[in-house]
Amino acid sequence: MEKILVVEDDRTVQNALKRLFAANGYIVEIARTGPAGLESVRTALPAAVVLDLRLPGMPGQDVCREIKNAAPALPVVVLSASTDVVDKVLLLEIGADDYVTKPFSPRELLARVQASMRRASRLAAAPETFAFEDVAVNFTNMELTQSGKPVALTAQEFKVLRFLVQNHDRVISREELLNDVWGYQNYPSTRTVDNHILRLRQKLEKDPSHPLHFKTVHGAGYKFVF
Amino acid sequence: MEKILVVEDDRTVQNALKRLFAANGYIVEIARTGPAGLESVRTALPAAVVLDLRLPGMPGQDVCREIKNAAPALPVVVLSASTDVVDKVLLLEIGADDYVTKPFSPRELLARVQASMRRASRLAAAPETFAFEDVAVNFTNMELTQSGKPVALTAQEFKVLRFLVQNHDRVISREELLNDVWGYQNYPSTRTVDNHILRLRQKLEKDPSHPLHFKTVHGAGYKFVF
DNA sequence: TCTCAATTGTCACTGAGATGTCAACAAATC
DNA sequence: GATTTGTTGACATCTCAGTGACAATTGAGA
Repeated sequence: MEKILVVEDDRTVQNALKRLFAANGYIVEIARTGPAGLESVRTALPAAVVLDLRLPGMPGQDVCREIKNAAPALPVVVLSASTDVVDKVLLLEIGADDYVTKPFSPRELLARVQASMRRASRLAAAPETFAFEDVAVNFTNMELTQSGKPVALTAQEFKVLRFLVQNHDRVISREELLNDVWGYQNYPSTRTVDNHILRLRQKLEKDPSHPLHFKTVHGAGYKFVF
Repeated sequence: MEKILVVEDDRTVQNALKRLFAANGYIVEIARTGPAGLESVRTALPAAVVLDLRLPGMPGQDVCREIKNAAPALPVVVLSASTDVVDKVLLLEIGADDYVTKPFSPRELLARVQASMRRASRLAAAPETFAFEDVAVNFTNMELTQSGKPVALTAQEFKVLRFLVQNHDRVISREELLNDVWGYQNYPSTRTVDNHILRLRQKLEKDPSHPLHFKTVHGAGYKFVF
């Protein structure tokens, strides 16, 4: 049973979030101030944090930085008022994993929190190297060789490959790939996914027009097999 | 006995819905305003909500959001006037599961409410693998083998098979299949269902003309047994 | 048992939608 | 500012779901 820490001073929002997460099988921990939130991160060991940027006393940005400082792998989803300027650079800088603007749809928040937890748990259990056919990948230093010869992949190509490898044999829809590889900040069209698959095929398949590893599942998505 | 909450201020529509659902074996709970509806969600614990978007006082959209806030798994079917712009994005945003435009056919409304309830109850447990006779299916990988040999199914065939498997031993009408497998976006003719059953039989039955698993129930629909 | 209407089985065809592919453009990086 | 990378749009290609026609079957009533 996973625990979610909500750092929020408004009672109404507090209760709404408590109900939302509790109804979906999570244990909810509430903190009303930044320092209390930091304390809870240490003591309650949550699986994710939902953090309101508008907090009395300590600014939410600083709270986020401190959390990421103490637990870099812990996903933090930020709540910001729609009147606030949503500054992607700021979010990146303070280390937030995702954000939702108020008024938010509970489903959306839930989806983003769950997605960020999935990303985090995958990162934790991610193998650092992988090999199939004559290809050897090292995700840590982002190096890939085929028959011993180095092949250059871009950062995005590595991300896609990593996700496919981690979910080998499973059919992945384009939407799932976009959600988990690209995240919610920038959400390109599904055509983009096709292109990245195309490039992986061109670089790694013996015969790109008859792929052995990067399979198309018509009407459903893609599947990596090895 | 399942309970359906109707949030609607117009007496005429109220009574019509009450009769419709009562005649089909449901208990009907009526609320005339948004806040009353929210209260009923908490106290009456309905299995589904039929919500008119045009309500006095609180806008229906907000009511829907609040309901989904309090009970994310509770299916909500929205009624909207035909003059309203039916905005799918809006519906998604407020978390509605389905919608019907006024004037609506009682049968259609009933079908959609029932379909959304079935979806909700099925969300809990959906097995990822299944086996019968010498056939083994994996719905995650979208792979199927018969006597160890792989058999290719299309995405749609997988969907139909999955639904039949999940409802094994039950007679499924063509309408029910169309509602649950095809959804309400595109609603083809019942002939289409026959065709998919035909293809499943041709691919999976030893003798397609004497099916052992995909049974026809004359005058009623189909039934999957194993 | 026979007849007949309704239901279902079956097949080939087709158009909509899904995917592959490339080139041009935009954005990021150096 | 040059180069690399990511994304989009356009177009070609392909797949398959859906349709309609007709045959076969079923079941009710004569």
